[in-house]
Amino acid sequence: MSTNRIRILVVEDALEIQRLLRSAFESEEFEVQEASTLAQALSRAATFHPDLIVLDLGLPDGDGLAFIDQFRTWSHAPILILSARMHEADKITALDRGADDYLSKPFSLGELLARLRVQLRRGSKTESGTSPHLVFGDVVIDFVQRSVTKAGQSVNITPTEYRLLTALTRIPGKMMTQSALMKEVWGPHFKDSTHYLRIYVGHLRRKLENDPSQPRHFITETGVGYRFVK
Amino acid sequence: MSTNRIRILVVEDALEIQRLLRSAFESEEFEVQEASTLAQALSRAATFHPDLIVLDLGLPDGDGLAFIDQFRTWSHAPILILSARMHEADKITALDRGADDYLSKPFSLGELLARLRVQLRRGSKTESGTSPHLVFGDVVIDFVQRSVTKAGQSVNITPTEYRLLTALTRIPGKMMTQSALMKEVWGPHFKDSTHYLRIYVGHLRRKLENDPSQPRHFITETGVGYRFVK
DNA sequence: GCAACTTTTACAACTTTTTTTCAACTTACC
DNA sequence: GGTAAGTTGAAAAAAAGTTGTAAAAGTTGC
Repeated sequence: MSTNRIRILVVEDALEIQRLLRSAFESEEFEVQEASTLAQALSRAATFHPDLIVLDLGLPDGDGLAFIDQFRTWSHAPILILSARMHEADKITALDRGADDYLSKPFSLGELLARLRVQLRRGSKTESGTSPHLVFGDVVIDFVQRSVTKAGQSVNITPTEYRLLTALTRIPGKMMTQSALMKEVWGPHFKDSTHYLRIYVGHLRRKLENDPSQPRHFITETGVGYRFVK
Repeated sequence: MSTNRIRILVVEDALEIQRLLRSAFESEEFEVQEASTLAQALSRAATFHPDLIVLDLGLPDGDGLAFIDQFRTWSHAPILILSARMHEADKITALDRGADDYLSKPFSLGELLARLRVQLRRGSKTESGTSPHLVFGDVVIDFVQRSVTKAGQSVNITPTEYRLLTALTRIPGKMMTQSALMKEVWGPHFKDSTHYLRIYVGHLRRKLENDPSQPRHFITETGVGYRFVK
């Protein structure tokens, strides 16, 4: 697990195409691995955990369809077929067996990349790894899912509390003046009703601090404002 | 229950192709509607709630790309492009704008149906899990069959309830705002009739929660929306 | 015309926000 | 170090807003 880059497994026995794809994928910042036989493809897939597979149907040691069958028993990662077979029946069989897209050779690289993006964009929406989490103590905030958990338990955050939490934590360590927070959370008209702030910072501390009377993350700067620290 | 057939909207101005597609889709037991202009397509899409759209890019009153842009603001239903344009650049643009597949005319009907099945089964893939079912508690949802069981007993889900269930469960744990749910389930111009939501979330809870008054899976976030958790 | 489904209506229950009150703490000056 | 002025925190009541449920009315498909 060097990085969390997108991983692509290319199953293809023609060397020129392997090279072409590798250079195209690497300039897109994908992590690439190759396999040129059915047996190799299955073992690589098992260890590499690709996010997407580009599969040539014509492998030397067997039919690419067999790979689809095997692979689909344990993964739903998209499979994009790349094949010299032009017949309609081949396409239909492959798609119905579990492939997600089918391109005939010779193919255009631009189209291949576009179809690959189509497959990847649906995976990335559900992938939890892509949403940026803010972590401090035993609290985890997921701004994409709009969820907050403390010690694994989900914590209910009201709309006003959530706006304040967002404003305070946007830049960890930065001092936020009371009037800046008021303007952002309640609107410019309320900038002097700073007692709201005390009440709602109190709520956040009660919900998220281990000892709300000794806050370690939502720090008061008397006379000025509040500071969030991880 | 029988009204729960898969719905397909065909956006196409050539009458012969409209007829060809209608007869092909109807023999697959799909429910079909047609539109032959951009304006018609948008209003039909809003009221018909299609599960999939077959879209010809060359419409008399505007570019099919404009349809994609509009439609994608409120629905995730797959769009399959059918186009006389052969150029690579057209394909890439359409796919990157939000289309899910692209077939050039003249097309083979068998391939079109196979690609359509690929798109429809994708709706069933929930997260990265390998099962085509979504399971939580003693409830099992089969998105391919469009059936729901609780404790082994089959549960009747109406079409509206099913669309809401799909929208809510697409990304488990994610907060779905009321207006996003309204747009996806009832259509873009119902975004403020949020009381429908309360009634239908109530239905889902009564049918699927063990204790509907203490929901554990369909969670209310007061003032914001609802969240599905497994 | 019947059955199933969706929309409308009405009201009760509940949650969140605002207001009020008072105690505790901080700071600065004598 | 003590005290007063200013600032902050906690609790709880009041007000405003939101949600849940039931049931009647309207629609649609068979």
